[in-house]
Amino acid sequence: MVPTHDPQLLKGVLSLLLLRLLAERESYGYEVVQRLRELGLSDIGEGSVYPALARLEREGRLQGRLVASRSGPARKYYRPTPAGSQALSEGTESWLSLAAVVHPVLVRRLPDPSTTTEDT
Amino acid sequence: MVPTHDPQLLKGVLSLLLLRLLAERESYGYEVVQRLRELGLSDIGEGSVYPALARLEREGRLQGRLVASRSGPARKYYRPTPAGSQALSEGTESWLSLAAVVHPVLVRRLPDPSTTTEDT
DNA sequence: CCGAGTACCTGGCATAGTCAAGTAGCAGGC
DNA sequence: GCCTGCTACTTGACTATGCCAGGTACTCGG
Repeated sequence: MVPTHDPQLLKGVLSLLLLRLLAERESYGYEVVQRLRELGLSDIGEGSVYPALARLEREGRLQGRLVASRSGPARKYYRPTPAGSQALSEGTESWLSLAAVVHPVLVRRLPDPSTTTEDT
Repeated sequence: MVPTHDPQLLKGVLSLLLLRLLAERESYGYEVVQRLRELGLSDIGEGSVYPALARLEREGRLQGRLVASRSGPARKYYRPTPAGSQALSEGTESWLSLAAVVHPVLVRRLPDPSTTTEDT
């Protein structure tokens, strides 16, 4: 399987997923990458996640804290701030309403031009 | 209703919608904007659509032709090329599989921290 | 000491939607 | 004839964000 993954489609959705996953359970970046992969986003990379986490923290939507680890460098655990929770619910609404528009359009049957436009 | 529209969420989806709408029925840019608005994408602007159409044509996914109009300047009607149809079905698949990951995550119930993590 | 796994960060790049402004054809009112 | 407004398309500059490549650094086993 090579194809199916248009980077553009992830735009905006990634931060939403991060907020969501971290609302469900506090995690650190490296682990978040693994959780995303388990969800099916197999080709997500650290280079996408770390910057996104940093940005969300910078914007005050996530709060991070360092925790020493015995199996490597310190981990930076994140959880949403109140602003983050609000961003999550607003973003979720945005996504759902967009999907509610897009989905039906994409799945409705295409009129077959060869059978329907004989009169054009 | 003011808020709900994160521009980033549209990334990639817009071209998909364009390909789809034009596969259903040949249109020109101005009309496509109206069709998108009718679908519910009320704050889509011409400045988003025209460049997207131009890009799709440049990439060989749309073919355009000029048609004179009696109510203004010539209209440029677009329809998908074979490459465009293929892009449409691949893109649709991408979108559906992304949505299949994102949707369940976003709608599953959030564990309420105040009732579940009293021991933290 | 070295390699591998864990863990994080950064700079530079490419993509694509948005805004604002401009160009132009056409119709109706005055 | 001119002005206004709608139709219709184009473009440049800006911005947001995901991605790639590379770098740092800690721990452990050999």
